[in-house]
Amino acid sequence: MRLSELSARSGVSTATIKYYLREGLLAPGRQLNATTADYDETHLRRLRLVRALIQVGRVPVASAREVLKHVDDESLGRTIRLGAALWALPQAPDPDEEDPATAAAAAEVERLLRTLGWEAAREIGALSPVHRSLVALVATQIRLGYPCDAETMAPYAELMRQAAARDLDRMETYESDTEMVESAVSSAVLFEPVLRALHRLAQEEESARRYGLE
Amino acid sequence: MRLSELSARSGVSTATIKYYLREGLLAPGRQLNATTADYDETHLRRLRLVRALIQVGRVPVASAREVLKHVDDESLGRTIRLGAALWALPQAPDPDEEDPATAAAAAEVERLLRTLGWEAAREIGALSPVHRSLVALVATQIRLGYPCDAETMAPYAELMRQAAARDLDRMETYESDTEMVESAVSSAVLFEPVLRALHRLAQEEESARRYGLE
DNA sequence: CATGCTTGGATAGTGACACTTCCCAAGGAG
DNA sequence: CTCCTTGGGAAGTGTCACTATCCAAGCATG
Repeated sequence: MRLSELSARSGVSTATIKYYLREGLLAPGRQLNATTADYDETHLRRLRLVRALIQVGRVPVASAREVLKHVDDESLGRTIRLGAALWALPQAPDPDEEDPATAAAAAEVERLLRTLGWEAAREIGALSPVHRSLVALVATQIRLGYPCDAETMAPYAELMRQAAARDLDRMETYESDTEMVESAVSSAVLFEPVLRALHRLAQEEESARRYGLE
Repeated sequence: MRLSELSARSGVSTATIKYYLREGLLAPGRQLNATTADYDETHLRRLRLVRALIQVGRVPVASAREVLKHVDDESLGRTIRLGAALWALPQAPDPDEEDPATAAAAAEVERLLRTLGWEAAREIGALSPVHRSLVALVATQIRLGYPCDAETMAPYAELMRQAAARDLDRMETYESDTEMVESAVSSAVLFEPVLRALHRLAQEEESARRYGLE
């Protein structure tokens, strides 16, 4: 497949594909001669994943490169590889240590994890970018005066644990580690928005049921 | 409170506050004379909401203005006002009608809603930006080759419905419509990331339980 | 009264980012 | 031989959220 055909089949302009090649988001094609390169289905698939990361997930090019590097790193074990790829995804900004709300938020998150019995998450703690961004988000809620304590969050966390269990079940259906890690990344950037859309749709449905349509 | 004090208490530079005033995201203070204006706690609170919208929610300034316009529109009824504010929040891009994956996605979403018995959501249908963006997201998943059919989504949708019911319960604790709409907006831009962080944390927890920590 | 501060208002500039345009030299096709 | 396509790289574009600078008008202090 030539560059132009890759462009036609993906709907991405040749200039943009060349940009992705330059940025290392896409492996170069097999060079046939000085002016021709051959691309295959794996390039098309990767290109679509890159588009999903950048356009749907709004992942900056530099972060996307990091994520894909881990996805392609076959020297890592399954768990590490998965964690590395997901942790490279951009999170909410890190908490402001100065802010007193941050301390309160950290305490609340700790209390939440204890209540839930999430020992592994407590153990990983602030090492995890996810944990840090959760603290930062709770701190923002507190600063704005919205209640965001362990009691409020616990039922939501329990729902998310059920979702996560289902996520991992789905993930286990993949044969190769590469496929699995790729699906986990796409799940994080593509399925999370689906989940959010379902959430908002559910709000509309529930609101319409309670208060009527008009 | 002077501009400088508003800046000090919010941690937002005076230049940025002036920018927000110019962009109409923040109501002008009470003008004491040609060179002095007085701001109060409501300005501080609104400023923090604006920051949350823009920095955490990554809402473009123009959209934030739309959202806040609806939040402040006391002439609207509660339900309309809420819907208007939430629909003004940026969604995933609209579906590409040309794409055959879009048709498949629309059918799948329709099937999902029928399965779940979400009659109101079906009735509103493509009028809702949320519905349209869900179709676009499912289309992207399909195009990438990940299964995203009604059967896959249904259990997640059910979880989200439970979350939505809880959301509305929380919302009903607010007295005034303005407070309620404001909390709904902040819930959409701030609590959704919390939910997402909980989701990823739950994935880490569940993954650690299944496959160990290292 | 002089000095130095803050304020509101306006304009232009900045930096990040995701492209996109332009140009070139090397092939290959007719 | 000529025209078109290809890959590759440098430079430009558009957007966006600020940010820097300037200005004239107060107000506060010595």
